[in-house]
Amino acid sequence: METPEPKSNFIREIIDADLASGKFGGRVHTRFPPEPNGYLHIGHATSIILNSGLAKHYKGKFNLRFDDTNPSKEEQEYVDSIIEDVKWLGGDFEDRLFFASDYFQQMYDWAVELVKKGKAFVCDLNAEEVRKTRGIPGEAGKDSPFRNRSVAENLDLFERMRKGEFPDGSRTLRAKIDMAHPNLNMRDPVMYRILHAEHHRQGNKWCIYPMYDWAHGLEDSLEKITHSICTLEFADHRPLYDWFIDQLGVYHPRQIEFARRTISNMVTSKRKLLELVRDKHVEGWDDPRMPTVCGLRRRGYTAGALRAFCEDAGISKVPGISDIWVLENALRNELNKTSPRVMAVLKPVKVVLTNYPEGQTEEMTCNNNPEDTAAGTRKVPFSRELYIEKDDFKEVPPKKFFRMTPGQEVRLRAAYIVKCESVVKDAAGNVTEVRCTYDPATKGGDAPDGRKIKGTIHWVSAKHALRAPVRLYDALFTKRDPDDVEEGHDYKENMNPGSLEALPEARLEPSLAAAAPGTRWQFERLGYFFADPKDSKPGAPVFNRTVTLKDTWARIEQKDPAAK
RNA sequence: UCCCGGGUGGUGUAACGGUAGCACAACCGCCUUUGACGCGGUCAGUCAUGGUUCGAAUCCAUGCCCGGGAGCCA
Repeated sequence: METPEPKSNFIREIIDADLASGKFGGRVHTRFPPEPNGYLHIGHATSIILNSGLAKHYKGKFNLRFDDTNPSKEEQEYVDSIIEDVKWLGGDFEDRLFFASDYFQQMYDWAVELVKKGKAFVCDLNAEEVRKTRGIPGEAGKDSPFRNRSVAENLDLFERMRKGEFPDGSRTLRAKIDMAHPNLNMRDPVMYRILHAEHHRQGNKWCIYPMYDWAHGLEDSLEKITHSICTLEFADHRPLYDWFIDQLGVYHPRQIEFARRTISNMVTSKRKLLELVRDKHVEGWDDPRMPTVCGLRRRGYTAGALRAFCEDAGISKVPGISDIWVLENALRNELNKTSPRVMAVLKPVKVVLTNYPEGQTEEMTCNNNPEDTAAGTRKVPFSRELYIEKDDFKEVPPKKFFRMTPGQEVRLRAAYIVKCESVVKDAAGNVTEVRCTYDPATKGGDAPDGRKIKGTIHWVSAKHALRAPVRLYDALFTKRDPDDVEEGHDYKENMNPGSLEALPEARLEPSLAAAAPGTRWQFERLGYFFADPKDSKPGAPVFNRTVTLKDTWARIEQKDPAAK
C-alpha cells in the first residue's frame, strides 16, 4: 500500500527552514533514544514512526540509540525486545545501533574539560541538601559551599570519584551555572552521580554515571544528529541541552519537543503495565491485550496500520487524547483489503435442515475476499446439520431483526435460503436445535424468482467443522479511562471482561485446520482475527480479535430497547 | 508565586495575512450474498476583548483557561 504524503506539521516546517538556510548542510538525521528499562508501547511507536518517517521523507538517516546511563534500571532483555520492535515498525537504522554507554569515556573527558574551564565542580552535598538549596520556582536557590573549589581540587576529586574512592551519593559533579536562574534545570545541575552498580554492558568499569541532561546532547552531537525530537516535558531542559554543547563548542543539534498523544482506553504508564505483568493480570509483556508493541503485534496489528494511524493522528504541541477508533479505523482500512473472509461460529446453535437429504454433502463456493477478486474462491462443505451463531437466531424476533427467526427466510451465505419452522428445547427451555427447511432452487444464495432476502448469516457444517479449543483475546484493553485510577477506580477491574475468553464450543470452517499461525482473517460479521503465532498449534488455533466490526444491530438494540 | 509550552466542531489535525478544510465519532439516506465495507448527505469549530489591516485562526496587546517544570530518573 502506498504511504500517503505526510501532511504538514510544525516539525517539518522547522526542518524545511533548516534545509533552506543550510543549517545542517542539507542533512536530516534523527534518532530514537529509548532507555532499555521496559518494553515499548504504542506511545513509543509514535516516536519511532515519527523519527524514522522524517528521515525517510527527507532521504536522511535514522539511528537507534540506547540511552543506558542508569545501570540500576536497565537490562539486556529490554534491549533485545526494543531492537525487534523498532525493526518491525519499519525503523530502519541500518548499522547505526548505538549505546550511550559506549560514549562514557568521551563524556568523562569532556567533563574534565568543563572542570578545567571552571564550568563544573565537585559538590559534597547529599541529595537532600542539594534539593533544599536548589530553591523553588520564583525563589532563588543558594550556592553550594563547594562551588568555589579550585580547579585542581575539582580535578583531583572528580578523578577519585571515578576511581571509586567514595561511596554512592557522597559527591556529585555539578555544572556551575546560576543558582538564581528562573529555570530550575539551570541551577547548577548534577552531571555525574556515584553509583556502584553493574552496568548491563559496561560491567563494573564505571562507578560514576552521567545524568540525562549532561549525556543526551553529547550523544546527539557525537552522532551528528540534526533534529533531536523529544516529548514536551523536555522543553524546560533545552536551555541546558544547549548550554552544555555551547560550553564544549562541539557540533550542535536542534532539540524539538512535541506532545505525546495518548489513546483513549489504553494504559501506557510503565508502572501500571509492569504491575499488570507482575501481578499476572496478563500473561506477559506480549499478552495480546497489552498496548505494548509486541502485544499489539501478537494481537494482529500491522506495522503499516500503525504508521497510517500516526499519520492520521498528526503531531503538535498540544497534549491530547486520540480516540481509539482512529487506531481501529486505520487497521480496518488495511485489513479490509487484505484479510481473507472465512466462516466460523464462536457460540454455536445447531440447525437441522429437515428437507435436506441425510448423508448428502455439497461443496459451496465462497469468495475469499469480495473486495479482491484475485484472492480467488474456496470450497466449503455443506450438509444437513449445521451450526450458526447463537446471536443469529432469536425465537422471539425484536423489531427489525433480519436474521433467523421462526417463519422468516434468511440466507446462509453462499449456500441456500432457509426458513425456520420450529425449535427444539431442553427441559430448562433452552433452544438446543433449530429446525429449518431449505429452498433447493436457491443454491449459492440466489433466489431465482428475485425475492429479496434481508438477512445473510454465516454457518459451518456440523459434520465437517473444525472443533478447536479457541481462545479469544479481545481488542479493547480497559473500558474505563485508565487515568480514572487516580480517582480510585481500579483500571485492572475495568479490563474488558471478554478480553480473554475460552470458547470451547467454537466451530470453524474446515479450511482453518491448516491455518498458519500468524495469518489474519475476517470472520464474517465477527471481526478480524489473528492466529496467535505463539500459542497456536496445528488444528488448535488461538485467536486474537484484532479489530471488531461495527455492529449496527447492537446500536439499534441500544437506541431502541424494544428491539431487544 | 516564578519559568516554559499551548488554546481551531465531540475528538485529533490542516489552512504564503485572502472561500475555515480533512479524518474519526454521531446522525440521516442509498447500496449490500457480512446490518461489515462502500456511496451520498447532515450536525458542528477559530478562548475573550481590544488594536494593526481593504481583509486576521494567522500579526500586536491585555485578560482568561489548560499542560509541563523544584530526581544524584529518562
